[in-house]
Amino acid sequence: MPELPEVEVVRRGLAPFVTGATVSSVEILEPRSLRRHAEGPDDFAGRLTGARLLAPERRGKFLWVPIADADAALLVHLGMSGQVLVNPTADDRHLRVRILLADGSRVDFADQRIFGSLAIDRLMPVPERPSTRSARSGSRMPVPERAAGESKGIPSQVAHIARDPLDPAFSDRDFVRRIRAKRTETKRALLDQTLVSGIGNIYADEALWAARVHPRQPTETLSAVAAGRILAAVRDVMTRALDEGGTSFDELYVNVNGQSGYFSRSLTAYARQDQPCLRCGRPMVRESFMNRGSHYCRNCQRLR
DNA sequence: CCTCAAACCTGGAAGC
DNA sequence: TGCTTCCAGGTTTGAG
Repeated sequence: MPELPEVEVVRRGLAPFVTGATVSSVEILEPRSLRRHAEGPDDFAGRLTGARLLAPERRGKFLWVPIADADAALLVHLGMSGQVLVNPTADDRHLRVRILLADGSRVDFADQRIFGSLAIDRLMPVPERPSTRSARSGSRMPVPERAAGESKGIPSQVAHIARDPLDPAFSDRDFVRRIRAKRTETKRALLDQTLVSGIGNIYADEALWAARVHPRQPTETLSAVAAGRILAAVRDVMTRALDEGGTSFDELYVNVNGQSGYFSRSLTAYARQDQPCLRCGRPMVRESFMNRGSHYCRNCQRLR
């Protein structure tokens, strides 16, 4: 289940192969893998063929490769089971789209469940702040997104996605203010990609365990300190996962070389139901929540 | 505007 | 053994 660390591993792996490369041809084996490209497979292939690619960028779980001399990018979302594989030695069983580069390299998009998708998307200027409330107190200094001229903008399909906690321009103060203004449960809020992006079911459970917050704790009862502690826990677990190449349990998530990350060994909450809590030793529980599993310690993470 | 749940998918596991 | 049902979950969409 690729979340921010896994997508970042893919971005870093892909960068040396695609930056400056030219697309020589595109093969589409499964049109449903282009669901995000409304104009259809032929338009996708036509617009990508001959394109010169720039350095890949990421926000949350979205990855994109800007196209030179165009206000457009190749957008990639891995969904549940998407993989980007560079020069694989054998064809993946679930190969959906193949992109051939002029230097002979192959970039394959494989995806068992077809929740992921590719698209060619229009790049828009990065808004100063994605929230529609921005017009209010108008005297805030603009926050530079990156070094000047480095980013060509953000794909239209990513414009509504909040910055992620590893983005230097992420505002901790805004996050704390916005999560406390919500009327929902804390885990739901962490999974809301318009509040903070990049968090999925695994890292939500990990961060809540580390911050000792119950997944169903109402957001309006969180103190500013508690909200800050959750955000720090998110950053900490994502950073450590990135250092270990991401989390994977099976072959569904791998880097561009087809290898799995090692962070699954370091998980403290996710999939640990009936095993002792690593803090207090009591058995962890798994509850069904939002059509997902929620793993936590009833002793360390109490509703308050 | 906000919140929430259904729908989209496959294949491995579990149940019968 | 073979068939059916369940389960995993990120995002979009639309209902209320």
